[in-house]
Amino acid sequence: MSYQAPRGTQDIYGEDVLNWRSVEEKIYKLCNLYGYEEIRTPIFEDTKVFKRENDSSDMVNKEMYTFTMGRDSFTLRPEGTAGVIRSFVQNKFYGSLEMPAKLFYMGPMFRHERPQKGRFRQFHQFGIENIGIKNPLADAEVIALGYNLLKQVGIKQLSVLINTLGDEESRNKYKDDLRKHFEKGIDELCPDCKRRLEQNPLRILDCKVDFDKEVVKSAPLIDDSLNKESKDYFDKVLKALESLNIPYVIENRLVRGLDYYTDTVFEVVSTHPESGSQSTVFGGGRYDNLVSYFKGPELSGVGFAVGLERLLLFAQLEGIKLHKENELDVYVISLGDVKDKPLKIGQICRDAGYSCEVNMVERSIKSQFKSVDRRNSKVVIIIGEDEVNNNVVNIKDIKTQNQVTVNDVDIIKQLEEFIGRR
RNA sequence: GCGGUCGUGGUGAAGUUGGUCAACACACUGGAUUGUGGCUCCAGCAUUCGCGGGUUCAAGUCCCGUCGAUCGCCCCA
Repeated sequence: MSYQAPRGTQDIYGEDVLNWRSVEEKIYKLCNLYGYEEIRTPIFEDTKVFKRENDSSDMVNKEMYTFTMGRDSFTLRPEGTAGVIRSFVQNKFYGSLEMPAKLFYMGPMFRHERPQKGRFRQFHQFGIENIGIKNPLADAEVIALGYNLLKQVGIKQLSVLINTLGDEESRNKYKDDLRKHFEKGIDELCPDCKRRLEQNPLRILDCKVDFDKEVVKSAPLIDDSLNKESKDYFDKVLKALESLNIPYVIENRLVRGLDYYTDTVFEVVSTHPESGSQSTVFGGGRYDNLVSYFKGPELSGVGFAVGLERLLLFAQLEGIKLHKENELDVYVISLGDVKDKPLKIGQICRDAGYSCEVNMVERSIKSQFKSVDRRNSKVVIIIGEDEVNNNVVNIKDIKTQNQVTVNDVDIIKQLEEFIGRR
C-alpha cells in the first residue's frame, strides 16, 4: 500500500470502463444527431483564462490546481467552457464557421475540493457550447440534448430546474434591489453571505445556511426586475421546452456558481433518494459576455456540462445496465507438448473474426474448462499431442455439448456451423 | 476549508469490559475424477488487522498523529 492514487482521483477499469465507454458512445452519437462537433482543448491553460476579474466563485478562487513554470502561471482546467471560448476567439471560429458554432468537449477536469460521493478532484465532463446566436430556441435545444442523453442512458428520476437571471439591465436592477433588501437585514446573514452581498448578491439566494431565514424568504424575486425583453426571452425558452415535451420546474432561487451566466440558467438534478448531496447531473446557461471578455466579438453563447461520474452513479442507483456482457467465441485448451499450434489455431479464428483466448499455462484440462466457464466461451477447441501429430483438433459446442474432430483446415467451417459467421 | 463516522485476506465481513491458534461465507489453488467444466466432498489460502508512534506484562481492540473512504456543510458536474 505504499503507492496510491492521489486523493479524489480514481482508476477506472473492469466493468466500470465498459460503462464509461457505453456512455461515451451515446454522447458521440447524440452530438452527431444535433450537429455538434468535437473540440479538444489543452488540459491546462494560462491561469488567466480561468481566473477572470470580478469572479467570486469558489471554483476559481480556491479550488484551482495552479502551478508556475518560470514566469508563467498555468492552471489545470476546472471546467470546459473557458478553454473552448478562448479557442473560439483565438482561432477566429466566428469568421470561418457558420453561426452558431456548435462544439462539444469531453475529458478530465480538476478541482481541489474535499472529495465525497459524486465529487472528485479529477472528474470528467461532457459539455456543449452553442456560440454565436442569441435565440431562445437555441437555449431549449441545448437543454434538450442534455435531457435526451439522460433519457437514452435510462435515468428516470430527474428534475429539470430552470431560471432566468435576465439581461444586463434586468440583472443590474435586480442586484440593486437585492442589495437594498439585504442591507437592512445584514446582521442575520452568515459570514459567507455578507461577503456575497458585495460581490454577487444573487448567490445569497441559494445559500443553504440562510435558506430558511426571513430576510432570504422575503427577498425580491427576479421576475419583478425583468425588463420586457428578458421576460419575453424566458417565456419563449419555456414554450420551446414545452413543445419538446421536456418537463421543467421554475426555480427562482437558482443562480448557479459561475459568474458569467446571463438570462437562462438551468440545472438537472437526480431525485433518487440515495443520490447524496451532489445531485446535479448537468448544469449550464447562457453567457452574453464571455466571448467579448476573451477579446472576441459581441457574441452570445449557451451551453452546459455533464458530470460523467455523477451520470454513471445515478445510472447505477437506478439499476441501469449500460454495457453488454463481454462474449468470447472460442477458448483454445492445450494439453502437453503442443508447441505453437494453439497460438496458430487462435490466429486462424481471429483472422475469421472470432474472438479467441488461447491457454498458455501448463495446467489440467479441468482447470482450463473452468476458465471456459468463467469466460463464458461459446466454443472450445482442444489440442493435445495426438491432435498436433494428426493435424486435427477437437472442437466442442458448449451449448449443445456436441464435439467433433476436424482437420485444421476445416476449423472455420465448423465454427460457422456451431455459432454462425462473424 | 469545517464537523461526524469508518479503515481487518482477492471480496463481504465477525472479532465481547485489551489476554492461547484472527470466526464464517464467497472467490481462488490443488485433489477425489491424472484428455472434458458447471454438482458434491476433502485440503490449502491474513507471521497480521490502512500507515507511523505511544500506553500496557499484553492492543485488531485504548491514546495521538497521518493517509484514505464515507456522510453533512461549503461548493459544484
